[in-house]
Amino acid sequence: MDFTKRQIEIITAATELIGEKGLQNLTTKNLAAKIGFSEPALYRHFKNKTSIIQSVLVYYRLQMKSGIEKIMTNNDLGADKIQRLMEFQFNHFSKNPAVVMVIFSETSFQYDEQLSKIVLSILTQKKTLLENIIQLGQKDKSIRADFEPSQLADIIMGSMRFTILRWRLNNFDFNLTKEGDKLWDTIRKILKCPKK
Amino acid sequence: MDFTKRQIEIITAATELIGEKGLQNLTTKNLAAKIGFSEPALYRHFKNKTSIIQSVLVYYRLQMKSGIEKIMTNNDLGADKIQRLMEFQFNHFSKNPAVVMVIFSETSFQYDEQLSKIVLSILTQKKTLLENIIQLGQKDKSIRADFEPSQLADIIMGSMRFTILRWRLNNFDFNLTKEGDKLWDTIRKILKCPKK
DNA sequence: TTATTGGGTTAGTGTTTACTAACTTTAGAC
DNA sequence: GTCTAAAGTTAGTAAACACTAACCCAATAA
Repeated sequence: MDFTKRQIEIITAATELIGEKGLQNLTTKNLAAKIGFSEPALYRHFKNKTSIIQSVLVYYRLQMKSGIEKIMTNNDLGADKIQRLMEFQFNHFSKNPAVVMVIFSETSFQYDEQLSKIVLSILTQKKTLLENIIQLGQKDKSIRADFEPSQLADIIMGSMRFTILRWRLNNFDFNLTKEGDKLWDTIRKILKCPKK
Repeated sequence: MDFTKRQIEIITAATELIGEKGLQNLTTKNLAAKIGFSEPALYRHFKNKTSIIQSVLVYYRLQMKSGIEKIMTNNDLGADKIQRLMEFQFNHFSKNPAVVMVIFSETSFQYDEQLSKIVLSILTQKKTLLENIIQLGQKDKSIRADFEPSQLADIIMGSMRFTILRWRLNNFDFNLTKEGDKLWDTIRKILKCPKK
């Protein structure tokens, strides 16, 4: 799935619009205005609005994937990988608040089967990855082994998402990376082996 | 905030519509069709569409509150209260899948300040309650005391929400209460004191 | 008996939406 | 230098939207 420069411009503008006021702010009119083109110009680059939204999601999935793969390919312990993963995510959202809105628009995409498949794939992709890291950590003894990886993954992803949601509902006005560090501190304690 | 019978009918129908295909499925046309009335009849009971959505949220907050208050007023240990709270929530969503969509439509409400205030109040209400329970549990020694209540609350609420989100994205086709039990099992382990 | 009011109706309005038809300009290949 | 195609333009359209005007009717209270 390759995008042209113009397509990426449009995707970025669309992401910003969603970031500002949610999905219902993404109209062809607003989008055209933001880029500085006329509305019909959009249709030279995308066949319709759905395919723009779809591309926003796919583009995000791509960014995430490449960012995350770097973390996977070094030789850290499992627990350290999780720390890096959390840092990366919180940092990424901190710098791109607009993306947060996109990620939290799952319900808005529900009406379209194509879109909700992509959303599900993003989530599944991340969770599978996290489960793998956890298994790794359980082998290298940096993570206690008496938890199911799938359960831990739910807890880690869930608490991250919740922290980000709180950030958004509070109009982005606390320091997300700081809050992320605090969360990691707690999760680290949870992951550690219980034998004192 | 009292509702008439008709208003509750409309609120219920609106909830179902949102449950089926998200907020953008809630149009005056669909809503009227679902109730069996004409569109203008809606305006005899609500002044506009926003106030319908607002009532959906307020009505849900009311239901939640009364359900949760029962849990607070018995003499369980803190940890047991959390178990009951989780059971109640998962059970409630299990029986009312439509409500799930409403709860996960935060981003869609963002454009309206009134609505996002209500959403925030629902979330804050639940989190504060949970923090209180955790403090209680830390005093009665059923919950380990070396965690910040606020952090634990994030983790518990986040993982619950995430489980529910997964359920929805998978078209409600796994057993939510069972999955909730599994989650509780893990959380119980986390809450227990570490001294072997 | 009559007046009022709550709650329904039909018919319609202005606005916004995604999208198209048809034309023009620009840029590079030959 | 001309041809072609990509990528822009203006002007418009049908459909969907939230909402209103105006009317009707039945129950009830004076």
